[in-house]
Amino acid sequence: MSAEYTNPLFTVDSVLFTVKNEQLLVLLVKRAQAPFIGDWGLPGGFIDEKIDNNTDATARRKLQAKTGLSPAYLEQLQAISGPDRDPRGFSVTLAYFALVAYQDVSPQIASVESASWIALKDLAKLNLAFDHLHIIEAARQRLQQKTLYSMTPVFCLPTQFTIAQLKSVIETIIEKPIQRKSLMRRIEASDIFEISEEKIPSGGRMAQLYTLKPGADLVNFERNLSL
Amino acid sequence: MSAEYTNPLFTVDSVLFTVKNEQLLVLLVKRAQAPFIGDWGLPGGFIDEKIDNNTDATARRKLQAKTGLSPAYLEQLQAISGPDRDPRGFSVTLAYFALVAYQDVSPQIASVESASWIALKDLAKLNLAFDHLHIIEAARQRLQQKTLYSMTPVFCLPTQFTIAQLKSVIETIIEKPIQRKSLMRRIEASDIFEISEEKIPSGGRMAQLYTLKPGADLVNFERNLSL
DNA sequence: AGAATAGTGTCTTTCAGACACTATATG
DNA sequence: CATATAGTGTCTGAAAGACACTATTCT
Repeated sequence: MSAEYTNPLFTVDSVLFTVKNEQLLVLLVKRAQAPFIGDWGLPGGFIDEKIDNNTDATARRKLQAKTGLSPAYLEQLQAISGPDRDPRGFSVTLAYFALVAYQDVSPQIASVESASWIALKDLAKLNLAFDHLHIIEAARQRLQQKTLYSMTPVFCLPTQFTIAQLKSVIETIIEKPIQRKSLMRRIEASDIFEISEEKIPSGGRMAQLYTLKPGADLVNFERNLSL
Repeated sequence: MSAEYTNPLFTVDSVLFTVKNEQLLVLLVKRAQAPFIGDWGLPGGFIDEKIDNNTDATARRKLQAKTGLSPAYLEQLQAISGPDRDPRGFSVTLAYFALVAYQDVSPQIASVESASWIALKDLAKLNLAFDHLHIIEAARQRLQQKTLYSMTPVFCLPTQFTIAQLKSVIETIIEKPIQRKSLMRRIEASDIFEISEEKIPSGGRMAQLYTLKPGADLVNFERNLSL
């Protein structure tokens, strides 16, 4: 039992989503190093043991480098491993799944030419590094599932947002219309939102702005929205 | 960007649960090597790149070594990482969460004196290696949550089982009684079970045995049982 | 006024909880 | 027979879906 095992290559990659114009977008970077030089891939890399206290910190650090900020939402998705997914040898990737408001990141992205928002429906056209397409698909399913029983999608919006905006983001994610009324009921029941002082124009009656209560944790509803 | 990063120590550990006599049990092994020699810990270890095609295979191989069989249910739980959790240095553990029927494993366990089923309520008395207590707690919460919206607990039972047995396992996991009727409705609605030809005595009327339909996938209900 | 969007009232539908009732086994 | 457990019938309650209705803003 004293055999020396070689450690696998270990990397952390993140699937950062946002929603813009009824489109689900994912952040991709153009790879500057081998393997898969020049292909698009997920932002990520190796742990830096001097800086990162754990893999969450690695994910945040790598995302910050590309977007200028730490994502509003971050959770572990899944580890993927195998002898053939990286030409350099057996590798393990810990995939994260993250959300930000498009507005928060947009200027920064525009200035980093190696990073870009790509609509999920356009992914098929691209050649993605490793099994990153597969990871993105897994992340999308997780996001969709979570959207059915939680308010997770708020993290795709700025701190102040209207019901209509939240409704639109939810509908984009689950690809199905929902009832305004159902959303209002959940907002009320969750008790994690505050009515802001402001209202904003909307084309008709002024729309109430909401914010997340400071320090409020997301709640899980015990019923799903129906798909 | 050409810095050489040191890879962290990478291990795979599993939280194998079963239910016996209205008690939730977890499989622990007495550690034969440093660190934490002599303490109880989760079964697990390093990837063997020659044998394991991925980390799932590592988890299964390590569990097989201790129980003689591959668990009926296995899913990734979570990766835990940090510079201080292992005295040997920065480490990452990929934790799995698994289920088996007590009857399937029991004889094998008894013969391996280094492995033992421990009731969850007795864990506090033990000194567990690493942050394994914390991992077990996370696994228990995941199992509890899954039990509210799926039939996952069947994997704690032999292939043939009665409604009463399943009900009892569920109640043990969520620590709350449920209605026989609710369970029956879910069994019917899920459409993943078959009525066996056999019935078994129960103290009163004979109880119908059920089995999982071959190749049936677990379904998620869109409503939770209430806690 | 008319159009557009915000927000509410309320009926229907679905499914879990409660619990009594029937069915079938044993002694 | 009594008792015990299996299994069903059915009412209630909670929350989502549907959708019409009111409210407010702009042109």
